Amino acid sequence: MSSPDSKERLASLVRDAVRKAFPEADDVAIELERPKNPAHGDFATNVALQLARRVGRKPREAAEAIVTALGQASDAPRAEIAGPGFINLTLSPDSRFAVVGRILEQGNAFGRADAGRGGKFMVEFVSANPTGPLHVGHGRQAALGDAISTLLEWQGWRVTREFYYNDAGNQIANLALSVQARIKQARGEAVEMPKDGYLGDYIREIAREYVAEHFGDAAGEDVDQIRRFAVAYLRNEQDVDLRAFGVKFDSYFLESSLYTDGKVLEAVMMLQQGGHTYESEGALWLRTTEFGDDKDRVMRKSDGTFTYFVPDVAYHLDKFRRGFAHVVNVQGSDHHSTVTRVRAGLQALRMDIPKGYPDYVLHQMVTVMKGGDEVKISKRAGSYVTVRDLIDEVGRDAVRYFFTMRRVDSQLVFDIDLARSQSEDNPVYYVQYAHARLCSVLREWGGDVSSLRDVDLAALVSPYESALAQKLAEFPEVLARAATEFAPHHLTYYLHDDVAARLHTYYNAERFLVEDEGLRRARLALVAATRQVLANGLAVLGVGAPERM
RNA sequence: GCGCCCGUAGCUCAUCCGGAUAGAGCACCGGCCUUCUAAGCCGGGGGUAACAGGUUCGAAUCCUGUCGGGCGCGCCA
Repeated sequence: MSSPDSKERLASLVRDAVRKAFPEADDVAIELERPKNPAHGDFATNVALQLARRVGRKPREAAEAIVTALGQASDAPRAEIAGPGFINLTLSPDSRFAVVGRILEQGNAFGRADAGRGGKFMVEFVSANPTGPLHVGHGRQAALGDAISTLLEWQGWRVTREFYYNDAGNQIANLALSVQARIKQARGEAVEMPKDGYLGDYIREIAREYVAEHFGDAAGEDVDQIRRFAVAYLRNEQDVDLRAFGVKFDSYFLESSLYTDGKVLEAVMMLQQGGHTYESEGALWLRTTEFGDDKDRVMRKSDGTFTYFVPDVAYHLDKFRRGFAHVVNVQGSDHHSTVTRVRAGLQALRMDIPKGYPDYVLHQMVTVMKGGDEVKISKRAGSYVTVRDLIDEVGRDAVRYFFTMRRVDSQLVFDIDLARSQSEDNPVYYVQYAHARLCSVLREWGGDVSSLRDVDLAALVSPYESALAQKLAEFPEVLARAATEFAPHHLTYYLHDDVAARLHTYYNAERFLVEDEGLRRARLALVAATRQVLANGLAVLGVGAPERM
């Protein structure tokens, strides 16, 4: 009799057994984990340990009862009790390889799930102000935000990728004044750059372009017009970079629209009606301390203008009203102080917006290394390294992979030499090369991959094969986890550490194109399935899966 | 001073909603091999999970404190 061929089927068998053995505890969660040690079977559950105290039995006795009940199912897996009371479950070989057929059947849909049931999910990321080229932090945000978006899509969410930018405010005024100063300097006037002005070379470029187009203002007197020109120029440049990075946004949201549409004033009125505001020292304050902030925040300055946090609240209220009950914002951790502030503001609106709304992914800083030294300067941007610099140096695939390779909350060292190297030290190269080589095997064979779907896999007996097949079976779980935790690094690790590394070992140990027809077709089916999983994983990350290298 | 994140092998990092002997790559040591693409293979040494307490049947994982690193603490965004 064959054992269950999916984790879900197995979980429901275990649940039934627990109910039979302990009817009083039928609500217990069944967790199946993949044991690290292969001697512990294909799956293990600690349900007996969880249950023991509740049912007043020793863990091993509880496990005993569950295993007995489990044995009555017709397709029960082999179950053994181990350690303090773990139940180890071992599948039969045919069910272990069943995943190969499923992968070939589902093709580039393998790994998709429907947890989101078509619900709306917004991922806001990059959101750079148009005051200069995108820097490496924006690069990390772009790679993370896009990968998280795709992961959520693969979980069945309808995702909107949104870019929010500040097109008004002091920084933009400062940008306009910086460009104006460069225009005048180019005319030979002795003008100083504004205090805190932007000093990168790109300001000179914009000044040159402005004068070239000149708009009847070759002298650079019309600051308003300069501002509009500079913003449009830099917005376009950021778009060009994002396109080169393969990232597409569904919507761009302008901060200025919150003012022109009256949404800022509306939010202020709602906050005042909510009863958590007060006036002091000529300013209007929000009592954010009532919602977990460490001090109250000014909403309206004594000069009558609003602080940035008011439009932020108005913006998130707008997201909520647009029907996005699920929102995640990807930002650098240097913005972490806005998290409590925005959430506090949303609570103070008294709109029944959930307390933890919105979610945030805050990533730590990036340092760039080349030739053993830290790179800090880009000529064009002046004080920082740009996304464009990285793409030019190592290519878009490596940039994307490297930025999603680490946990978001650890600082990331971007090693340019490593990213460029064609060696197994380089994880992107390693994974892409594995994919190319599998393509090459299939090319060499020359047959039709779809004919491999129904191949009898009983011929696969080597431990390399079952290890690889088991890893392939984990792909949907890895994707689900990466999506719910907003943590693409689980996927990158899986691709190079689990799949590519095991494949590598297999490749060196066995030949795929053997004489024996049955064995050859079985191995080719496993090869084709592995290629498919690598391709699907890379697609989620937005990284290419080359057929030749 | 206060807040957030981090501290795991010589190096780069996984594991973190508590689970079995803390894993992988690089580097190091010892054997073997010459290819379906040019990623060689197998084995070995290497750990007080920063430190000290606490909770628990069980702690790298949760809590408290100390030390060290990053970031943030404006009527800037």
